[in-house]
Amino acid sequence: MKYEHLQIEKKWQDFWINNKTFRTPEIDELDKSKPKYYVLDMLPYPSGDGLHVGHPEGYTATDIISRYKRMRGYNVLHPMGWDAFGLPAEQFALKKKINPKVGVEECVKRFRSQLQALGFSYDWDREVNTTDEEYYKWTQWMFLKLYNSYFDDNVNKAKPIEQLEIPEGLDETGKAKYVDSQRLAFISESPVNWCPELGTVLANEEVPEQIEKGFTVVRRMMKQWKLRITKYAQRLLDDLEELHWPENIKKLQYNWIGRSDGATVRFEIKGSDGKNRSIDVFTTRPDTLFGATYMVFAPEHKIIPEIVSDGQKEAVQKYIDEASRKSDLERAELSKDKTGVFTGAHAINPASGIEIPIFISDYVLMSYGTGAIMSVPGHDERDMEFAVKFGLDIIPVVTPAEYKDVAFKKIRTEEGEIIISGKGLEKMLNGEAKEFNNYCEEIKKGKTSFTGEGYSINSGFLTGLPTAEAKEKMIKWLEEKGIGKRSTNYRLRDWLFSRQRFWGEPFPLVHFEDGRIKALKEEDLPVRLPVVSSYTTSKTGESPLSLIEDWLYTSDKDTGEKVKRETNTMPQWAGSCWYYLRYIDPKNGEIFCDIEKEKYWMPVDLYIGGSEHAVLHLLYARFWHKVLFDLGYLTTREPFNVLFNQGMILGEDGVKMSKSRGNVINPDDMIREYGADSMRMFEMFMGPLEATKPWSTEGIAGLHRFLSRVWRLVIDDRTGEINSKIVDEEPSDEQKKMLHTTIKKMTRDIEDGDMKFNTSIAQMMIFVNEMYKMEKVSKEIVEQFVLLLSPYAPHISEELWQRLGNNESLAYHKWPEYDEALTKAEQITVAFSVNGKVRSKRSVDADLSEKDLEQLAFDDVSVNKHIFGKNIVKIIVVKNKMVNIVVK
RNA sequence: GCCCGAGUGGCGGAAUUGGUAGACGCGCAGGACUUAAAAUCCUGUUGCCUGUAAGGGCAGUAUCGGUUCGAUUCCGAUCUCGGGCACCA
Repeated sequence: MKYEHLQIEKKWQDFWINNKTFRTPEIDELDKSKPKYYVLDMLPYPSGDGLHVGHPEGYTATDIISRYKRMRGYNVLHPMGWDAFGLPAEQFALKKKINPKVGVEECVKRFRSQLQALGFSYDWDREVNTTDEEYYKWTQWMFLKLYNSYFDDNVNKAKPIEQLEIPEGLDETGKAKYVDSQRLAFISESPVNWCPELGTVLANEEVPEQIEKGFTVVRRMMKQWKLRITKYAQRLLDDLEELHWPENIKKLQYNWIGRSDGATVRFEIKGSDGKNRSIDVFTTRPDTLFGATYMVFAPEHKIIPEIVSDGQKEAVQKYIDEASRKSDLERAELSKDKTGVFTGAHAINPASGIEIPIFISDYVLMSYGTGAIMSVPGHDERDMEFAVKFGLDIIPVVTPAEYKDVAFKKIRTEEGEIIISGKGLEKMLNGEAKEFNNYCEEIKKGKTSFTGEGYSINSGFLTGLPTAEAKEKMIKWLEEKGIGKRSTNYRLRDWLFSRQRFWGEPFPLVHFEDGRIKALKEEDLPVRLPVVSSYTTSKTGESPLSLIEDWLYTSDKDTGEKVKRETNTMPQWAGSCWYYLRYIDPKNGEIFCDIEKEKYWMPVDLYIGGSEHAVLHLLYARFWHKVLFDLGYLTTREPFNVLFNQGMILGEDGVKMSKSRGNVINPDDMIREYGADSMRMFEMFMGPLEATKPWSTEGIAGLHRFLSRVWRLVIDDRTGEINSKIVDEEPSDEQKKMLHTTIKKMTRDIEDGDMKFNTSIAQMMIFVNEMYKMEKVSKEIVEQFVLLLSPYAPHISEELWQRLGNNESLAYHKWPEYDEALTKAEQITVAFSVNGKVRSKRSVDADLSEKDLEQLAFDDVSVNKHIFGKNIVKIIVVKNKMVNIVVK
């Protein structure tokens, strides 16, 4: 009987499902003496196109690890589920005029059967779907937790809102307002990325993707729900340290959070009305304060109307109007050419005391820092560009270290040591400081700006100090004078959490007619989506839910008042923020996850997925996890201990797979033709898991050939019986050595965590090639090999295991152990080289002494040829490796 | 512009982290089996030069330079490609 992959794979897939082979027992049934291992895949979005070849890559890797860990005696949790809310399902539904639920159900069915056809060892009893009411009930519950919590800056953690201390002297509305301003989930009028074609706002993170798809994104002010992730910026940064994640992903998150250290500085403003005002700015270079020659405010800054002079009113208003129409993208695209308008107002530089003009310009962002900056054109490229365009003063206040000796001088006087710089020094040096003077001239003329660190010049009490010290001294000075302080800023913004879509989790909130908002109680959950056969978009920017009046209006449970439901829905990220917790306790009706179970299984020991989630999903999930931890629902601070990113699989032409290119490979075809085992093996054999690599259909055929060779090694093709060369005898030394070498290589490859399964497969191929050369092969050896193969190609392994006379599934059979002594070769090839060039090789006994090796090298004919008539300078002998003779 | 990552045969990739470059697979070439083909099995396969042959020589891991007895591996500079961020003060 030939290797019939279709038949064999179906047989074992049915077996595993019917016997619930991979069911992970409930916590009380578990053997707690065994270690636990939680292997997680990033849950897929079940798209209409079905699985693509990229999915099985990561899933095969986690499946290999899961199967290996089971054989190693671990309690393994390896679940799968569906992230099914979101745009694609919704748009499909709108086009087909159906409820998205219908489409999703079909996609899930297809995905599930495709995954089962690959023989993945998921515990299907724990399957979750983010769009199930019983699931999103808890997503809503978590939103309520966020809504009903605040962040206590003193202890740096979230607390229930009841514990919030409310400032005295507020009336009821004032109190309510204050509480609302502290919630982790809050509503705010803010500029959003509005996409007219999709009829929704997008998170900053989602913008590039939609623009790539050809949609337009513009800025628009809207009332939006946000989550206060910025409060967690520092903890998200700090805890990154302890995670075993790829360095590049850590770096990506690090940059995304974007911590900047510096100071806030208060500037007094001389408004045209003569009133006293002041404004804070943030700077990372307080040491350059003496060089601040003008200020720039973001066009959206609230103070502008107060300070603008009558003469400039019109021009300023015009500029503000124009800026408000531009999207962030347009603002960035037009960045090459700086624009701006003088407000007519001035501020006082607190260090130099000089009066400086205030401008507005859209290169200053309202959403970062205080929305206003001090401009130091000499030492910031953007400020320089602006200063040149508007003819503003430029003062060099930092010199590169190379001019240190001529930029300032310490002079002893009767009063002690003083430092001089600037004009006086120039004269004193009498032309000696030519290069330094050139540098200053270049800056003053606006030809260049120096943004690096160096030494302060022209800076009063800072002059002569290196940048780091100057920063410190300035901060101290500001704090003493009470006009500034040390401060930190993050690039991370609060998470825009609402979408004007139908297909998402409804917010558990209602609005009263007077504008009050009320959060529902836990027992009111879930707030179900309306059951409609189809629906349309509103075109106004509101969610389609706003048109479904039966659903929209309801009455308040307590007062019976007529209320309107919140019509926004949550973004797709919401459901995937906590799914890994639901797997642990998927049927629990009391709580999203029992804390005892969480304590046992968390954190995730291995998490594999694509790097496209490096900053979004992985940051959001960490944030939610920390909130739940703070509120006492979890025992772990971080969810994912080890993370690994699989690389992308490109088309056979080496380019990203896409329908338009026609280079998409359908996994179904591959499984039919070559089998799931071949598919799994090939995807692991292509190269290291993290590498981006092109698909090769000839390659998968090669792996099918290998599995056929394995099959024929054990089974006689014609009779279907065990091959006559498999004998029930003690294995030969040669066979033992091959087997133990293979066990060693494969065990190490898995244990080291590098996910380089390609070399393990190569080792299996070497093993099989060797066995083919032998006339007889011990059955014991073959059985051990089948166990080694089983995590990679489980179907053929189970089949061969059974045919070799084993009644039980090998899924929980002990992983083979290796004997180090048996992996050692008796004969080793050593190289003899002269001056580093290999001249000869020779097989010698292993562990031969260095002296003997040296002697053998000198006996060698080729070596002699190359050292003849030369002086021997040095001899290097490396045991079991080589001898190098250095001659002159 | 800034931050990551990577450059090794015709192709995917190995190389115990400073010690025999090219494991394993694909492709290709040759042979065996076959009436023939497929399948299968075996052999060869970095390039150039040289030899009838066994063999021998030279070059070679993006480029240039350095450290070293010895460098794909370490250091410096450059180039190319991929990914991320992008007026964040």
